[in-house]
Amino acid sequence: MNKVYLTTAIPYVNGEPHIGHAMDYLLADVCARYHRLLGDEVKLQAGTDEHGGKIWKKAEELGISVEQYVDDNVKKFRDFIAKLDISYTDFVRTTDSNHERRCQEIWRILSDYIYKAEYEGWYCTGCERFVTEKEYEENHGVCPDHQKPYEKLQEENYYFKISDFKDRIRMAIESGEMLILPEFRKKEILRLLEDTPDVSISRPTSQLVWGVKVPDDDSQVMYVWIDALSNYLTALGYPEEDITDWWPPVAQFVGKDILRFHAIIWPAMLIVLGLPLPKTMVSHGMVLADGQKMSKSIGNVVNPVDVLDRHGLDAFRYYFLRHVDTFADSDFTWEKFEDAYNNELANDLGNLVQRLATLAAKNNFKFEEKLDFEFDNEYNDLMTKYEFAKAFDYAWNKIQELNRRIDEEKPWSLAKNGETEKLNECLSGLIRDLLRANYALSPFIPGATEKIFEIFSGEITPPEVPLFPKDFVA
RNA sequence: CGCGGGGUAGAGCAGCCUGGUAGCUCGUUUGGCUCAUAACCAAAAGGUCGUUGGUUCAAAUCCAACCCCCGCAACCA
Repeated sequence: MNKVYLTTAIPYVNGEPHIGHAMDYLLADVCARYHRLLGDEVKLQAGTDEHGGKIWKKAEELGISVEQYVDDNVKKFRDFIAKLDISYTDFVRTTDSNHERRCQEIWRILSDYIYKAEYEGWYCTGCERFVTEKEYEENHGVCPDHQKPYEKLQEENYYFKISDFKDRIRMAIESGEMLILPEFRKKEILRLLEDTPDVSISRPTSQLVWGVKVPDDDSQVMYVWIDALSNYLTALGYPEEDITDWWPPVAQFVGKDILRFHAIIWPAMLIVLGLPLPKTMVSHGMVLADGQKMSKSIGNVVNPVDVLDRHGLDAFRYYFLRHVDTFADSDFTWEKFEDAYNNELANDLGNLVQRLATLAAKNNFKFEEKLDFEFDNEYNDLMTKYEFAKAFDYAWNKIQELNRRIDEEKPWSLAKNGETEKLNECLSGLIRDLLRANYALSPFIPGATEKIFEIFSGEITPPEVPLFPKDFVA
C-alpha cells in the first residue's frame, strides 16, 4: 500500500471563504478519493494562514482581539470545508503552538542561508506599508488613499538566499523532478525564476507584531513565507517526527496566484532542509463571473454558499469539477450552473437511475452480482495527469451511453413479450455498467454515487424523490 | 519589439505537432419512443476555422506579416 500525501493551499483568513478556495479543496479531495479507491493510504492536509498585518488591522478595526478574530474566521473556513465534504485528515492553524514551534525549528535549520540586510523603500504611514517603485511613480510620490507623500524609510529584514538555489530549482523543474502543471505555468515560472531576488522573510516588530517570532531575535517576526509554507511540513510533525513515509507530497494544489512562491521559495527551503521536492505542483485557474474576475469593487462576487444552497453539494461539486477547467480560468454563471444541473445531472444521470430502478422494480429484478470495480486505462491516465475535468467527462460519457443503450435494447418490449431471460440479461448488463460508471464518478460526486450504489443493492426501488429533482429550491 | 497563452457554428471547447471531405457538448428545429424527472433516442439546420500573403496537387493544420483578446511581470483566491 502506497502512502500518499496531498496538500491544499492554506487560505489567509481575512475574509469569507469564496469559490476560489473551493476549487483548491475540491481538486485535492478528488485526488485523495481517487487514491483511496486505488488502495493507497492518503493524508490530505488543510489549514489556515492567520498571521500578518492585515489580520491585525482588521481585528483592530472591529475592536476585538486578534485571537478572537482569527478564531471566528477559521470556524467559517472549517464549516465551509465540511460543507464541501472534503476528506482531509490533518488541519494546521499557523497560530497553533505546535506549528509555531516547528516553524522556528525550520528557521534555525535554514539559518545558514538567512542573512540580515537593510531594506530601503517608499513607505506610507497611513497604509503602514512599503510601495513598489512603480507604484510610487504612478502615484507621483503621493499616496492616493491618504493624500500624504511617501517617505523614504529603512528597516532591517532577514533575507533568504534564494539565489544560491536557482540552478538547482531550474533543473528540478526542467527535468520533471518537480512537475509543474499545467505546462504553460511551468514556462512562466522558469522565466520568473531568472529575476527572482533574495526574498525578505521577516519584519521588525515595530512594523508587525502578529507573527511567529524569529528565533533568537526579539526585534523581528517572520513574514508570511517561512511561516505559511512550513505548514506542509509541520502538519506531519516535522521536524520532531519522522516523515519519510509520507514525504514528498505526491501533489500540492495551489491557485495560480501563489504558484510562484510554491515553485521557487518553497523548493529552496526544502533543498536546505535536505528534503525531496514535491512530485507535482498543480496550479488551477480562477473562477470568473461573466468573464470577469470576481471582485468586491465590481460587485460580481458569487458566494459559494449560495451556490451550495441552490441544488446541494453534488451539484456544486459537479459544476466546479466538470465545467470549470482544471487548469485554465473558467466562467461561472447562474445560467450555466442551472443548465448543467437540469440537462446533465437531472436528465442524464438522475433520470437514468430513475428509469433503470423503475424497470427493475416493475419486473421484480434483483441485481445480485458482486462486482470488482476497476478504472479504465483512459480514466486512470487522465487522473494521473491531474486532468480531472477530462476524466469526469470520460466517466460521464458512460452515463450518456447507457441512456442510448436502453433505447436500443428496449427492455420494456422484452417485458411485454414475456422474454424474461433476455430481460434479466439486459437489465443485469445495464445495471452492471451503470455501477461501473458510478464507481468512476465517485471521487467527484461521492454523495450521489453512494446513493446510487444503495438503490441498486438488494431490493431495487426507485427513489420517491428523484436524485436531482428539478423543482428543488432550498 | 518584455515573456507566455489564445482567436474554429448562438455559447463553451476539440482538431493544428505527424497537411487530404470541419468535430464534440449545450442551445435551436423536426421526427421517434414510452421504462423515466415535459425526461430519453434519432435526424436536420447552423462555420469564407482573426486578417493578408506565401509554400503545396491540396492549408484550420506548415511559413511570414499584421489585427484583436487574455495571463504573468503588481501581497487580487
